[in-house]
Amino acid sequence: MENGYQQYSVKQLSVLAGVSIRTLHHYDDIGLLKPAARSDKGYRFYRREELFRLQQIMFYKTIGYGLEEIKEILDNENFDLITALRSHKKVLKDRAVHLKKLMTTIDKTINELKDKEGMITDKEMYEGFQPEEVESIKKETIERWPDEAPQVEERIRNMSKQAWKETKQEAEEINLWLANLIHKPVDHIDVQKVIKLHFDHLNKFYEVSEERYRGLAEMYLQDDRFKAHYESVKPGLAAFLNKGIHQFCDNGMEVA
Amino acid sequence: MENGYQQYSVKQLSVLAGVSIRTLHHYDDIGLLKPAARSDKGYRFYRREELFRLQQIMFYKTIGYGLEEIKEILDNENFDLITALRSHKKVLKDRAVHLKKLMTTIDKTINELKDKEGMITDKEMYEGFQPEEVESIKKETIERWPDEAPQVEERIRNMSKQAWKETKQEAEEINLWLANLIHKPVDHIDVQKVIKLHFDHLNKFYEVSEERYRGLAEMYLQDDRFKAHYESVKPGLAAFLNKGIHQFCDNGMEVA
DNA sequence: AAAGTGGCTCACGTTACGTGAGAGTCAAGT
DNA sequence: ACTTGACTCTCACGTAACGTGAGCCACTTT
Repeated sequence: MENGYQQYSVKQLSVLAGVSIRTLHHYDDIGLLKPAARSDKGYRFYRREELFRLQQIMFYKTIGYGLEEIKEILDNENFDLITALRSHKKVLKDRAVHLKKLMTTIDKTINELKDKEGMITDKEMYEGFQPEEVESIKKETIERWPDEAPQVEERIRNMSKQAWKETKQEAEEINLWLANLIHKPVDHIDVQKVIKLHFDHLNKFYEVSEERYRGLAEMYLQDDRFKAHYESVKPGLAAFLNKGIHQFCDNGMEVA
Repeated sequence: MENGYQQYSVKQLSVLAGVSIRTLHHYDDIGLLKPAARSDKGYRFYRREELFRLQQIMFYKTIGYGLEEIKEILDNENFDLITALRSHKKVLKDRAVHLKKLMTTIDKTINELKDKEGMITDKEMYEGFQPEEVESIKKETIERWPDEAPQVEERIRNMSKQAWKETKQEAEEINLWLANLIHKPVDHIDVQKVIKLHFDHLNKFYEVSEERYRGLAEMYLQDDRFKAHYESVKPGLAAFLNKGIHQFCDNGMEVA
């Protein structure tokens, strides 16, 4: 208030951010975005901090999260703004790449229609429509463990939409939590708790033995794509996760 | 049936396309995607033609259309599959570019948080979140007719979400209809009717005089971006629209 | 016949607002 | 002080696109 920050009414903020006034009311009602202040007549006023939070809400919405999920993420004590922004950027990058796949499907379909048949299979007609996470998990699993592919496919297919969303959110949160705990030793109980979550998370897709989990930890460091993935969330995260996993395995696959 | 095309049950199609069985039932109920056949026990069966239609539905959904809108588009006698696919591709290209804008907003926000203030304005915090059509219309109008900018901004802001969607759909349809009529002379009544729609469409944003409409027609040919836009929908469309507009103006801004 | 998988219709519930209504608030102009 | 225009509040019904569960039938394999 004394620092000269501007404050906004609902009308002003709705124009600034491109959201409706009804949306701002709704977000206040559900505790997702509380105004900085209310006048004695009930007017809502928002300041810079709320602007950052609204931006985060809008990023998470763009990526596909529901409002309740967003609230849980933002209210988590481990939430860190810069880390979250980096994560969003990575997701948007994936999405841009993913759009290429849809465009390829278009090209193939046009060729099919112009040159008449044989240019696209029935299955290829829908390539690119599934969320990029689904496709990337399928692809990576098939590459790494071809034996597991049918199991993974089956599990993914049988997941309800809601279960899938929760799983996706969990993966996101695990990364963020690890990023925020990176300054702690890997045997710290908080770190190990998150590693356990990571382990359980993977087990949703296939059975993960200790041997396989350790192998995965090494792959996080050795495989350029995995390493880039974790480093883009937070520099040093791949090595941190690698050590955390080995520690978890040393503890007998439990939180000591 | 005699041509060897495979047919699919709801389960098979849901797996193939990645949509739920409930969705297929729903689309049948609302007449959006009717099965090719029903058994005497009520089982639904889909063939190749339905696969193409479902693909279209999924493209339009991805782009942001509602189901009722999609139905109207697909059921229109002027609907052409290849033209529609080209149009989708263009929209997806725009979207990929648009994602870059969101990523720029992320970079700016991170800089703001790390270097502390002055790196991003309140307004810039939300750049990239508005639909790309809204932003491109604003941008183009400001570049072409700075005097009109406040008027356009005001009209766009006051449009309801529904009105905006209808306007967006109309722009899309006008392009598709023109593309499908491109083999007709520009003075044909069908062509002129669509030009009238085009004229009325523009008037939703600002007052368009004959002089200005003719100027716009020239710009569609001279401006690389506009020309590329229309050519990507259908080769030759920019010139066709140019001539059609001049003809419309010659007819006193009416359909003769 | 039993089991497993799949199909049908019916219908309530969900998420995130959009929309309209009625009434109060604020600031500028007369 | 009054009027006007823009803005704010709360309340509440309605919407789009399914998700989910239920009860019962259909088909194939053992």
